[in-house]
Amino acid sequence: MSDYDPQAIEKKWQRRWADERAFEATEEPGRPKYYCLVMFAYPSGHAHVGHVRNYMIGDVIARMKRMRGFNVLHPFGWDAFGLPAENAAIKNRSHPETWTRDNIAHMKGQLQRLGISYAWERELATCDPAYYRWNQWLFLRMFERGLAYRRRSTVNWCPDCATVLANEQVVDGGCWRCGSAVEPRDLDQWFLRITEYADGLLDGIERLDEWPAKVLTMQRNWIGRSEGALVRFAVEPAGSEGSAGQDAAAEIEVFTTRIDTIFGATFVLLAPEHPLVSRFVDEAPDPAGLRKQVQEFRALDRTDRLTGAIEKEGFDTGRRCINPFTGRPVPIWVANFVLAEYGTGAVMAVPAHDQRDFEFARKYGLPVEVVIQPEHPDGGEPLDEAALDAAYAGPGVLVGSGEFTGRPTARAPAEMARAAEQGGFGRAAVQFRLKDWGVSRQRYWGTPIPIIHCEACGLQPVPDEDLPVELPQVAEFSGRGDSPLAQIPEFVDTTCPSCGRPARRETDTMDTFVDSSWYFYRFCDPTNGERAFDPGTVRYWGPVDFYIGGVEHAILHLIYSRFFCRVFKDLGMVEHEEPFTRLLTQGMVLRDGAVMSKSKGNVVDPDRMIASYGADALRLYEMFVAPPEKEIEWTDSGLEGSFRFLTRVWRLVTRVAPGLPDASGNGVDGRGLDAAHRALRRKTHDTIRRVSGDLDPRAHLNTAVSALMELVNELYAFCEQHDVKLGPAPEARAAALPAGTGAVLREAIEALVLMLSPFTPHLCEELWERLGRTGGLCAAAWPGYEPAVARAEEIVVPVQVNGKLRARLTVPAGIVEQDLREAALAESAVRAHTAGREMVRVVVVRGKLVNVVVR
RNA sequence: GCCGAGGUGGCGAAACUGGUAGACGCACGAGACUUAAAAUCUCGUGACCCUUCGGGUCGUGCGGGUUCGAUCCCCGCCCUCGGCACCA
Repeated sequence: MSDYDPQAIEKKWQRRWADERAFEATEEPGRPKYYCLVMFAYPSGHAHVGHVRNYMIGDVIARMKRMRGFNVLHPFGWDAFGLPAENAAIKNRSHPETWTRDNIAHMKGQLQRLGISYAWERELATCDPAYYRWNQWLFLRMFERGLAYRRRSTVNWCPDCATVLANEQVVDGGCWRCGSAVEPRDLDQWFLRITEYADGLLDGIERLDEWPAKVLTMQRNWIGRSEGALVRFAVEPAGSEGSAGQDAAAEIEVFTTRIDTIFGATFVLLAPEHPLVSRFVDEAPDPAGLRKQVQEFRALDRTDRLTGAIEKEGFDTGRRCINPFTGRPVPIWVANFVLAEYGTGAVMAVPAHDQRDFEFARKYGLPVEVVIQPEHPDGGEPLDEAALDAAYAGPGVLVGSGEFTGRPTARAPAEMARAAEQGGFGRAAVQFRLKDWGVSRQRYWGTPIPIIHCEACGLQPVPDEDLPVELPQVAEFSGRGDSPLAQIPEFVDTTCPSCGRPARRETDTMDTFVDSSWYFYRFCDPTNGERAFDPGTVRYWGPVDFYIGGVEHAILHLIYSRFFCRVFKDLGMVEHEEPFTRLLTQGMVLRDGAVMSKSKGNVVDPDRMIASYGADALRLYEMFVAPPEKEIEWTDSGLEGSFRFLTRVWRLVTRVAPGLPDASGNGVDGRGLDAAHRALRRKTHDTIRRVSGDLDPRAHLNTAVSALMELVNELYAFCEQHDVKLGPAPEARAAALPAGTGAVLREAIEALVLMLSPFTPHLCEELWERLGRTGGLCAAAWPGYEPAVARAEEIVVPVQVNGKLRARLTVPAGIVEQDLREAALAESAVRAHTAGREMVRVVVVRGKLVNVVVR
């Protein structure tokens, strides 16, 4: 039986760390800082072992960096606004704040029982007015700069959550949170002009070389930059068939990435929502009939329209416009597959060279004109519009394209865009998939938008000195769809800050992603009552050196934060361009192949695991089982294995170490030691080398643990060999050991305890204390190693014949090439495989291997 | 379709710069201790074959290539996962 009692040890050290405020961080100019941050938590109720995996990763890094002499900032807080709190309040007839604060208290307890080294005095919650007033402050700065604006728009409406969703929050046409089908709704909404920074956000990706490729790809896709041209087609007046007149007021601007195909644009397509459509319909001979068609298109399921799961359909408006390159009129159609929200909501259709346009043209009998011929080096048949059964979208040479005929498709677009610009009917242009960020939410539990609506003065910002606009107390949550704040006259009714007359407050609250887009700066200066944060403080701590969180935030949170960082930079409050230098997206913890969730009933409660095995075993298991970025399948036996290892460590240290000679300082002197002792020293120093590199910079936490396991195995073998019994009365036994043995053991054991401590801090603090060390591991330095000792004296060199392993040679590490070669050739196994054959060459890689090549 | 990451024992995984494939752990098997069990400690454990210690052949998704030597580099495929997608 082991007397390793994790519960008692953990309680003891958690209390001591709290009493000593061991992880408080204070600025120390001149001392290197390290800002290690795990994405703060949504206080949903209970953390499960999947949630806590990333907190543990952050803790290992933070503790290790602290030991390596860095001034480490490792804070924690709560992303406390949001819908679940409000829904819970409706259900329980309570206040969202009650639910939120209760959950925070519970989860904080869970995290503290894991012994995570947070600077708890910096804890913040976004639902605190002292925090969200700075959301409001920042919103006003953005309003002043035109970065926050209001417009009527069709928004994504989630009927179940009864609120608007940002584009980023619509997943496969459904609500990211509840999955309900999203509906279109026309509302006046607040937007943040993230598109202003689209190019910068895209360019910045190139410099994020410590981010996972996956996340960068996702962001690139999301921003969706595409280069092309805008071209204006002048609309012919109604009923001008055959006449030369043009309606100067009406133009259709299209965006195209293939201006090189414009001579083949045989018609133009408008989205049903395009502003000109209703006008064309009104002016048509049969307005009723066309109007009905438009209605049908607009009524199509929005999800299906966006995912392309519908049949391509359209109708002729009866109007025509002039292709500015050919001067020829082309018909204007309305098509259900043209998206109003991308580009200009209008496209030129080139059926010969775009598959969608091709299908549409064939369906409605519209003309197809080939204007690109592929270059067949072997002289294939030229494309012919009558025989075409699919669009040709590949490269080639322009044909039938006026002055541009003969140009290759690689060069033509730039030239033709220039021609359009010179002609005054177009220009080269870039379009983004990224849209402005809709931040209005018709909800209570969020940051009130600090704007006042005055009939006379229009939109008026709440003066800075009146911030924060606090959330009013609401007696009861009804769950009705409209904004709860709109139903509270005391909140709504106010006076205009400009003219003093009665006015109404904005009743929308902000998307909670606003809260989380800058909290990492607030952690640097969490109690500042004068400003969001002191720029000097952020100059010291920022940017975040190591950011850890789930890949589900790859787009939303991580792109918004990068946006806010740039806004703060433009406000002169930060100096860096990117908020997170290094990003690690940790893998999820699955159970029975599925993500843990209450509804699936497969949740593993960390407190239950702590009760059985202790927090240290839980921590170690989650770090050891796989690299941090991989998802893992929870197994109880794996956790037991980690517990078993800690028991081995405990027994080894408590039964061997007490009474061993002090090996601090430069460690032991290698002289006079026999080979076995020197081998253990080598293992110790080599383990320090490996673990140090695995943790920093590689963050391969799993292999760091396995290296430490090897060291423990070696220590057990050494004790066995040297008759060091792991029984009771360690002091007496230690005293009886030869001095060299004791010193080598102590050096190994101290290194082990130090290096294991970021993973299992409670156990290691206890062992450190029992080793007679004072001051605690928080103050201890990471062990160093001597390369000369870490290097093996003897190495095993594989000997191959024609690349196949035939023998292993144990030779001195410093062996010269000639000796190694001779030793290899002298091996009987080598001779057996080379006998009677011609030796072509012998490859000798110093210290690595010998390969004998024979024919 | 475009972009990205992957594919290694029964399982989770290692192999850091082209150099002994499978470290470390789980599971399993054998032994020691024990009246017994648990715990602990030791040993074994990729597949196939010849077998006497021992040795041989194959083996990192598939097919080629480069190289003395390839899990790693190149070419062509297959599959899995993630993102974007009627984006003009």
